Amino acid sequence: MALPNGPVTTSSEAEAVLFDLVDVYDRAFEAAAAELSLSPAQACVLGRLDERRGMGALAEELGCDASNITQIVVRLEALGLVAREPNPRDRRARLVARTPRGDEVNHRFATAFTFARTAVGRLSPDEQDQLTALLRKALG
Amino acid sequence: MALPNGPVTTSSEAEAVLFDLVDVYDRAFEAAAAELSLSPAQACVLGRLDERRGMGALAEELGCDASNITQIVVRLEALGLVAREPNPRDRRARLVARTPRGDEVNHRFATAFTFARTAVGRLSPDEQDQLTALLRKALG
DNA sequence: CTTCTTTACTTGAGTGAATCAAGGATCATT
DNA sequence: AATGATCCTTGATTCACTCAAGTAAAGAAG
Repeated sequence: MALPNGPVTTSSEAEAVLFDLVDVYDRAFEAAAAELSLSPAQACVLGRLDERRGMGALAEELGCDASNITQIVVRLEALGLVAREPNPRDRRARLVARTPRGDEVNHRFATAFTFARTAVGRLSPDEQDQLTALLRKALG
Repeated sequence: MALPNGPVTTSSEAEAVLFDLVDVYDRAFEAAAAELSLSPAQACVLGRLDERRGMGALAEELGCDASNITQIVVRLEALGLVAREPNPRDRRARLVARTPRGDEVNHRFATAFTFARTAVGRLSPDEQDQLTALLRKALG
């Protein structure tokens, strides 16, 4: 389990609840990944492969070094969840795609990670809209 | 930067905003720690030492193995931000406390980590209360 | 007071994430 | 044909994290 990102001493209830939310969310994500013997990073990458794409695109979207993606994809490939194919348009590049097993594991992960779904489900449709509006405003 | 914990394909706007929030929060925490040359885990532990306490208490609160805490504290100690003292009541145990420099760095970290404060600050007091209530309900 | 168990922490080994520096291959331009 | 940029991989290093094992001391039981 990764250590929680906080709290710094919180000066308001809202901040404290925000921290709680982030903490619970992160732990739920990690737990769901662990159920499938995946690291959070592996689950993250696997979840972004609904369409075949290049390593560089992944790195840019995830905001990390390309070599980091290489490592994670290598491990996913070793697990048989992902395959790298040459890019016919550019022989430097490689396209990553989920294998059928990768699709299945990703689907099971989406089922296991119930936190966001469950949390939102505790709210009425009206409340969901309110929450969305408030968080959008808070995010600036 | 740690990879974001999501998204799994989101089925509602509220879920998507929730993910955004968590992602931005985590990145802001990491960035604030990096400003002070700390890892997120180091900033986390440092922030929990407002009062002197034992290694085991930290491990339990943070939900990780005691040996993990040992390592992090060793590094914080090497940075001069934390000190371990023998526990006079129990010679097996050691008490960890921030040094004056640790206090200062922790304070600077709290200043640098503006995300939660800023986000909440974008809302009126009424809205803050609404958000708190909605998140509490969502957290179950 | 000895033995046994439990508690508190450390050490060592191993995995994985992340970053940086450097390099090979290919593309794109001139 | 040469130059430079781009895409990715490799290697080295640091840190987080976990597990297994070990030391030392506390606590309980005989």
